[in-house]
Amino acid sequence: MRIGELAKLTDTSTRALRYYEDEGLIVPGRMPNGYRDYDDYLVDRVIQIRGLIDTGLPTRIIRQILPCLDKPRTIHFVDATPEMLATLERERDRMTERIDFLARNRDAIDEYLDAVKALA
DNA sequence: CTTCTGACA
DNA sequence: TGTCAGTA
Repeated sequence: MRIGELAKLTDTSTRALRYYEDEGLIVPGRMPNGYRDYDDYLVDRVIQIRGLIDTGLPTRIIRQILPCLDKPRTIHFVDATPEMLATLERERDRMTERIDFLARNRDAIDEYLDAVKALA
């Protein structure tokens, strides 16, 4: 599929899609007319990349750990270097911190909402 | 009409 | 990241 369709399917701008390519996160093919050609499996991959970015992960890290996340059950355990495991653990912990941070703000908003509703 | 690359009053 | 230009 062309970039426009993938953009719609993943709710991503074509600008971002080309950016991900520059960062080495995805590798689309090329059609005879020069247009980028994306395989269907890239829909899920782009969605996952967006999730990782929302998490706050820099594209450099995503590029490094994406192959592991692709198929955790296959031969990737073999080439799992200690450095890789270290970054994965570090990023997992950062995610946990972020989740806690988000949870606090959610609770604060929740309390505010309850207070307002109590008056109304 | 859609996409491409490069660039930023 | 948006967006405009000038093409293919």
